[in-house]
Amino acid sequence: MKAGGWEEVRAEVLRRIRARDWPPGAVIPGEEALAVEFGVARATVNRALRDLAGAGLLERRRKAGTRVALLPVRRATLEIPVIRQEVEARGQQHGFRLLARRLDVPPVPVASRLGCAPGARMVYLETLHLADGRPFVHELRWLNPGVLPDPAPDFAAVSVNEWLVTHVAYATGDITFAAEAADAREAEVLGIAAGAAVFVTERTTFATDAPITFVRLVHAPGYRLQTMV
Amino acid sequence: MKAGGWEEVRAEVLRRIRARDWPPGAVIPGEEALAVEFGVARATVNRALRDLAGAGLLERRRKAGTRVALLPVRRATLEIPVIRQEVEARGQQHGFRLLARRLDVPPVPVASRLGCAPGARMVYLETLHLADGRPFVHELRWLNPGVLPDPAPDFAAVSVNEWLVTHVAYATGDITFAAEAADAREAEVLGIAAGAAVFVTERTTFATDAPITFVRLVHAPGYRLQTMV
DNA sequence: GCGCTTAATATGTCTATACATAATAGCCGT
DNA sequence: ACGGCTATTATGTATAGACATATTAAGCGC
Repeated sequence: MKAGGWEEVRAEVLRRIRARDWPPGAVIPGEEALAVEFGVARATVNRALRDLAGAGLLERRRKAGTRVALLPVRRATLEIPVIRQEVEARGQQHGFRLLARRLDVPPVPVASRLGCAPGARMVYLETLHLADGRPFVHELRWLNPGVLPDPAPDFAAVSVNEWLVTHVAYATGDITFAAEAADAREAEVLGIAAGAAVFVTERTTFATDAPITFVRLVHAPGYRLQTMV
Repeated sequence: MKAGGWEEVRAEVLRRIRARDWPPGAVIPGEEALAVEFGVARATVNRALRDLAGAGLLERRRKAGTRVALLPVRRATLEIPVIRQEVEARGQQHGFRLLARRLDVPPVPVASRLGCAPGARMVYLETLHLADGRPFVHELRWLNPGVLPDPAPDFAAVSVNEWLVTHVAYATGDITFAAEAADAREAEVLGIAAGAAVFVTERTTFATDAPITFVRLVHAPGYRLQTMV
């Protein structure tokens, strides 16, 4: 073991974890010690260990040291592109139709997930995204009117989806994926049989202080979410 | 704008992107210039910009400089725990039953995804995972026999799932998620109606040289994959 | 033994400097 | 104009040294 590069250090540490030289739960040598052993600077070891911690293979705490995770939790990064981009990446042409746009009181589950006052009115938007003219995704969205500028954007020209990611900052959010049976409306809009298995994505996003939006995406059958590790 | 910390630099750069001081597609000032402006070392700016690039908001190329991504691609990190852990995290008790274990020739789609010779035999394993005694996930797996040690592990005692993550190194892999209608066998094993919408995860993993395993996880209805951003 | 304060320690981060590397832009000969 | 070589340049990474911070472990009074 010799010449540097934090990736080499990472590779060697990874090898030792896999080889069980350092079994799960064990505390591994400190950065200083490893730096001496590998003949690199401490910062280089730090970079390597931080990376492995980020991947879920190590757990690090100040003073307590670095230990091998008991059960390695694999972390994969998911890319969440704008829908237009997703369609175009498949070599198809994107289009969309704004089906509804009104001010309304969101149903209780949505209001509670967004943490907004019961009875408060929000912007309701319903969009159907098309790939080569065929239904691709049914988008149902509740939007905090506070984030819209005074001359409100024309969501018939630019999809809400796209307008939001390029114009609104957000701090946190959560996403859930599930398989559901399409209800009557979704089936009709997407042109499929009611009860068919559909892939559903639900996202809630917040700014530091206020809720921004809740969106439910119902994908046409055949949709696959894919990622590499 | 003053005192340091790469997170402060990141926050300010993020603000400028959002405020469109630096519009999408624009090249932003070099690290050196930003370091001077913020009164920090170049390494600190580098850390901040690398982080934003990792989040998909910036695109960086040597010599060409750093530019704001045209369409920001959101990146979320998914945690892929071992099934036992997943069940226990819900406060339920994990159990499993090994339904089948034999040496067999995988069907063509599986063989081609794993890139192994047609006609080559692999270990076929079928497992039903239980949460509090009720069906949770149906696991169907094709495993390269080459990765098993000579006295093969007892997969009736330790689930394949768990044995693999703790004993086998892997280099790359891919994961897909989809919604499907349960077929007859899956429905029977999971105790649900045939045709019900189920959440399906398929994973293929490879070592540097050889394929390791292909696994198909069919989750009982109600399953949700969740992540925070 | 128990609770509080204090010292020790591993990781987290910053700085300044240096060299490596990739990719562009300019130059040059034909 | 064109193709290919070279210089330039922004990012990528490494290093040694320093200080910050979170936590644990030790020490102390009761």
